[in-house]
Amino acid sequence: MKPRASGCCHAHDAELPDLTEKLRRNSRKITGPRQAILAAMRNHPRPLLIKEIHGLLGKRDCDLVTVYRSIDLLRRMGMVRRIEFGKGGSRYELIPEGDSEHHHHLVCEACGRVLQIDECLLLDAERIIEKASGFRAVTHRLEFFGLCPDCQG
Amino acid sequence: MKPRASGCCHAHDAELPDLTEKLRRNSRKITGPRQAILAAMRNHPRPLLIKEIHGLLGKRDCDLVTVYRSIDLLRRMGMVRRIEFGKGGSRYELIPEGDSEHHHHLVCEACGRVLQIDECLLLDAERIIEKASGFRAVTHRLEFFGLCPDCQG
DNA sequence: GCCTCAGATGCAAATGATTTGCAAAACCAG
DNA sequence: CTGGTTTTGCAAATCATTTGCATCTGAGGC
Ligand SMILES: [Mn+2]
Ligand SMILES: [Mn+2]
Ligand SMILES: [Zn+2]
Ligand SMILES: [Zn+2]
Repeated sequence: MKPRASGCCHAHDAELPDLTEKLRRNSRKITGPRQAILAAMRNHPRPLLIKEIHGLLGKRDCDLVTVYRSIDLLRRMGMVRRIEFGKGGSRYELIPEGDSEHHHHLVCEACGRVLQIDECLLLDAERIIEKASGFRAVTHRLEFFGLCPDCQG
Repeated sequence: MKPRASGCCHAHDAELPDLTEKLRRNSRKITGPRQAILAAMRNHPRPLLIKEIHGLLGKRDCDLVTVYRSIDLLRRMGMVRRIEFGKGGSRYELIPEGDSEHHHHLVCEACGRVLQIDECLLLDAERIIEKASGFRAVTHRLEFFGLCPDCQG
């Protein structure tokens, strides 16, 4: 379990979701806003607020509502995942192509810095909970919070 | 790790937070709405939405805004904790008197049923993450989601 | 019991995040 | 190119939560 700067490992383009192909396959259109949003998320690999994504776009690239709609489409197509830090709206991050793993985050409650925690200890827990409760398709949502070195004291 | 119906164990009154005393100690007033809210939460021991709490009160017991303000006071006084299921607003549940443990929940994504999971496997994880990241005062937020027996198939 | 006033409440309105309606604009298959 | 479908922008609606303010009330003190 080694936390690391969120998204510090720049995935190759090949590992990133192929917008064009996926859109075509669903008879959706390849548009400027969608490309710009994906590009912005590639360049800022950490969970971003809709407002932040919009801010990263050349202000006049597209409307805030279009960011909402595009992110939702990307999410339904499995290219983006939604993350909740519990304050100030949902956040979204890219899902690397062919990524079957998930990860968690360690968020500084003072400055908002985010580290990524790759190892998940809860897959066993999910199976155990399924057996004990009779639930199926059990998943989990887990985030860690604390004070980063710069924000202590 | 044995999930169980959320709040199925009715704590004795003695184990529940003592509103009167705690309010007095902070020079806050013992009012009808506050007593009614606490009573409603006692009778429905699971994470409730503000709207649900308000609904449980005799409609004209108090204003929705008062529920917000009262719950926030109770939370700041350590009698109530906030829980996020990620949809439709924050939820709140009573903290039994002298309770130093926390627990997690298993939520049915179809019907909303909630089981409580008493064991937490992440306290060690917090310590390990602190050592590995340099963060301090690390806490976590964890919920499980799935389909309860009645909602499968 | 009555006074007094900090603390509480109701109601209206403000905020902030997200969604929806709709007409105009952009894609792209043919 | 053209036509028809998908997208987008803009305004307005929704939802959850907060804030402002005038009015009300619980509870200590007389
Ligand atoms: Mn991440
Ligand atoms: Mn609970
Ligand atoms: Zn996990
Ligand atoms: Zn825990």
